[in-house]
Amino acid sequence: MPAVGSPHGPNEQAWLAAYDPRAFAPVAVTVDVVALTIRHRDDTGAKALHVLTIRRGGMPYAGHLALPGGFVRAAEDEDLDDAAVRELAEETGLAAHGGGEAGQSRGSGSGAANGRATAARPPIPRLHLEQLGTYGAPGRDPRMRVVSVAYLAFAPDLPDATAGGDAAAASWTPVDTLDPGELAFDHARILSDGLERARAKLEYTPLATAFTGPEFTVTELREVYEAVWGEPLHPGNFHRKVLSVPGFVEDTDTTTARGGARGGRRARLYRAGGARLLHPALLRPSREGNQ
Amino acid sequence: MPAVGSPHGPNEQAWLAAYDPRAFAPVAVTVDVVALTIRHRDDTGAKALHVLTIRRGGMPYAGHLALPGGFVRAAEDEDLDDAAVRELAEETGLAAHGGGEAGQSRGSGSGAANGRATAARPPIPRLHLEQLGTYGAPGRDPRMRVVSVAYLAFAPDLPDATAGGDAAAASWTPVDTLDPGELAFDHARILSDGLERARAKLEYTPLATAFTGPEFTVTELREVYEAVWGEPLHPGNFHRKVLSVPGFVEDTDTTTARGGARGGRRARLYRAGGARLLHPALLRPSREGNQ
DNA sequence: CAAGAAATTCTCAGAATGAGAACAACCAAG
DNA sequence: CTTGGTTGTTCTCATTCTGAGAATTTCTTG
Repeated sequence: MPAVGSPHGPNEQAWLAAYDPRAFAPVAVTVDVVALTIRHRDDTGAKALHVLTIRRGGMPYAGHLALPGGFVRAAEDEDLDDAAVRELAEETGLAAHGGGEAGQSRGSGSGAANGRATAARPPIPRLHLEQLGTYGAPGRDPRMRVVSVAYLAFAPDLPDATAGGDAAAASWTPVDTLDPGELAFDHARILSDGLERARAKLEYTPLATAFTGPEFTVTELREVYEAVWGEPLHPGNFHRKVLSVPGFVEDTDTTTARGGARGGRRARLYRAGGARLLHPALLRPSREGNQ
Repeated sequence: MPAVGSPHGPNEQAWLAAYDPRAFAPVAVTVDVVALTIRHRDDTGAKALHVLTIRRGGMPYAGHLALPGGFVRAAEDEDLDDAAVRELAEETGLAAHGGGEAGQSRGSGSGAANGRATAARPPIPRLHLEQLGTYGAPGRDPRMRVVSVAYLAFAPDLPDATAGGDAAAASWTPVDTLDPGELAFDHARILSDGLERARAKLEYTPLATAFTGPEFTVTELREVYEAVWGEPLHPGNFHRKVLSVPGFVEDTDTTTARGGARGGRRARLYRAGGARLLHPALLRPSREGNQ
C-alpha cells in the first residue's frame, strides 16, 4: 500500500509556491480523548468502568467537566495520534518519559471494526489508543469552527492522575455515576459513542486484556467484561469460552500466590495471546430483541 | 444526551470577543468519500464491488486517480456530513435536487461498530453514509497541513456518473482491478480501510440492503455479500440464515415477474426489515486462522 | 413434453451456547 | 488438623447454530 510519496505532476513545484494557505476560513483541529480504565469504586469498592475527566479551568465552559483534549500542534507537524497521547499525558500528569519510537507512523487510521488498532505510544505504558470519530458540527465550540478528532484509550488501572496543562483537575469517574449534562461541548455524545465502541470491541477483539496487567486470571478478565458491559456473566461458560477461542489468552503455567482473601483456590495466570480478532466472538448476552 | 448548548461562564461573552482565530497554524479540513456500489463488470458482466474514483485535474497529483472529496466550507458553517454529500454530488454530477431536510443533525458522529449510521441526505436517493476515519498525518498533502475526514458511502447501482467540479472524470472502478499505487495522497490506505469496514459491517448489520433496490431477492442479496467479501457462499445456507435472522428482511408476498433468463424458478421478493443489527451475525467464511 | 436452470427446502453431523451442577483447592476459624 | 465457606475450574445436557450436500419445486426454452 504505497502511494503517498508518488510522482507529482510536472510543473507542480511552481504551483505549490503560489499557493496561499490563508485562503481558507480558519478551522481549528483538536483531539479529545475518552480514556477508560477499570478500577475500584471509591465507595463500594466494586470494580467499575471509569472515564478520565477534567474540570475545565479555561474559558469556554469553565467549571464544567470535559474530556481531556486540546489543539493539535499543526505548526510543529504533530500527528493526530501523537497529539492524543500528548494531551492525555499533559492534562493528567501521567508518565512522560520523553524518548522512544512509535510503531510505524501510520496516516492516523480509522480504528474500524477490524483489528487494526493504533499501537500505544511510549509515554504511557500498556496504553491502547484508537481513533473514535471526528466531530465537527458548526457551533459545537463557541470560539470558532473546531473540528475535533476523538480518540478512545484503554488503560490498565493507572495512578490517580493529577492535573497539568490548563486542566484544573483530572480524575477518574465511574461512567455510570457521571451526569452527561455536566459535560462541556458535545463531550456527552463523544463519551457515549466511545462507550458503545468499547462495549462492541470487547465482543470481537481481545481488547479486554488492555485493561488488565500483563498477567491476569480468567476471573479478572471476566470482571473487565462485566464492568464494561454492566452485567454479570456466567463464570463457568465464560471460562470455557475464553480458553477455547484460539489466541485469546496464553497459559503462563503459574498461579496467583494466594487464593481469595476469604479463602478459595489459587487462580491460574494467563497473558494476552496473539489473536487480534476473537473467533468465534464473545457475544454479550443482552441486546436480545435486536436493534 | 444534551450538553451542547449548556450554560457558559459568566463573563464568557467578553472573552469570546477578544478571541483571535488566526492565532493557530492554518489547517485545512477536507472530506474524502469512499463510495461503493455493486454493478456489473464492463467486461465479464459478473457483479463486482466498484468504487467511485475521479481523475484529478487540479495540481497536486494531477492525472492521478483519487477519491472524490474536497474542502469543507467552514466559512459557510457546513457540517462534515453535508460536505461529504455535497462533494459526492458535485464531483460526480449525481442527482442534486436542492431541498429537503436531513435526519436530526448530529454532531457528525462516529460510525462506530454499532448501528448508529448516518442517514442519507436527500441529494442522492437511498444512500448510506457513515464516517470512516480521519487522516491527518503531516505531509499527506504537499500543499499544507490537511486533515481529511473520510466517509464511507454505500449506494445501489447508480447511473454512470460524469464529472462536475474540478474532477476531470468520475467513474466506477472494480476494486479488485484498481492499482492502489495509482491513487493520490494516502487514498490507497483510506480505500483499504473503507473496504475492510464495509466487509465487516456486512457481517453484523443489514447494510447489504443498501446496495440493492428497495425490493430484492435472496439471490441478489447473496450476490452483494459475494461481491463485497470476494468469495462464493453456499446458497442454501445463506437463504436459511437470511430468513432466520429477525428483522433482516421482510417478505413482500410477491415474486419476480419471470425466472432466470435461461430457465429457473421465480424468486420471492423481500424488502429490508427493521433491524439495525443482525443477531446472530452472518460471519464470513474466510478469516479462519484468526488475526 | 423433456432438459436444464434457478430458487427453495430438507437432512444430518459437528460445533457452540446457556444453565446448572460437580469437583478441586484454598483460607480462616475453631 | 478438621470443618465450613469461598473461589476457581471442569463437566453434563439440552438446545441452537453451522457447513456440506442433496432433494424438491417451479420456471424457461427447445
